[in-house]
Amino acid sequence: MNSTMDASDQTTYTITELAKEFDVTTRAIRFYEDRGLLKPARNGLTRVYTPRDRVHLKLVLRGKRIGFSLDEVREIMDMYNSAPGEIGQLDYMLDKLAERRAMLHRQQQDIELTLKELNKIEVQCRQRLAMMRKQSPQSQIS
Amino acid sequence: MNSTMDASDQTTYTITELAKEFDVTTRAIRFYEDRGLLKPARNGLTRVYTPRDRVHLKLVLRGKRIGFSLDEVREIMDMYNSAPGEIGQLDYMLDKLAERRAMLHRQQQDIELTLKELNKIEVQCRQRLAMMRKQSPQSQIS
DNA sequence: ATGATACTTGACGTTTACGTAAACGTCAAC
DNA sequence: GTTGACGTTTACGTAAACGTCAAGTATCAT
Repeated sequence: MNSTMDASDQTTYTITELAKEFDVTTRAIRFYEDRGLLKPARNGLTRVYTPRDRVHLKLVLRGKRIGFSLDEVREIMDMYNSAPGEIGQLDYMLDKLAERRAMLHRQQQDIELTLKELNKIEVQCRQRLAMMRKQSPQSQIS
Repeated sequence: MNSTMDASDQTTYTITELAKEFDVTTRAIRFYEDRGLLKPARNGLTRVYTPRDRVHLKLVLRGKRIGFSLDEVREIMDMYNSAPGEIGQLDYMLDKLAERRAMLHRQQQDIELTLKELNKIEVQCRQRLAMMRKQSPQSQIS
């Protein structure tokens, strides 16, 4: 009655398994479902997660880490799964994609700048540490 | 009585000038001050911002764009400005710096992955658009 | 059949980051 | 002298993303 190893790929996960694997609470996972980001099957009342659901959760968490709101994450995931019939929809989608890309590029620059500054700070730190350790070789001063 | 051009660098800014330049509300700027991220001088009651204050605001907004909370931004800015006397403090600071860097590196990976997926989605979009425009050369179908 | 354990659905509480409205001061322009 | 633009504080409101009970259901071992 286990789940993570089952010969073929009829693997399924319980909510707590996923929670542990990705280090989030079950509350959070249920919340994502509430917001339309996950649609696990049910065995009676109990939620049953497929590998596909697992990937979806992964995408949600990745999106979160780079600052997307849950609504934005859902928007992106919807893009993936939708086959919109209209040309207008596709144009709109391309616009949205361009937006997102611009955001992400700016974020990359922000991160690079921040990393550089963190490096500067670290250098200063290490210099002070070296100085202090010279002046008082045993331990801390004050 | 202007502010942005003044021969030497005795430049100062009003709150609305900064608000316009960085496209945030004055409310937000005051809020950052409330949380200890800005300390503008005062002319009577009115806030007066130096170029240094402007840089601080810039850092706050950059930090926000990459997902830092205001408290985290302040922590980083405090690192820059503090000359902590104790070795323990410096060690702690180096730990924090390592943490931040790890976070940012992971974020960079997340962004790259997301960009790749956005590209995939875009390719699909364009293929569909091309197909639809062939099938019905005039405009949209339904 | 009886806990123990895991899962479920509400429902209210909390934190963060502001928005919004009230109520007032100040100074230049008309 | 009042109107309007800009500034101030104080205070309450709000959206997002969960946390935290409470109370019930299902299953499994003893």
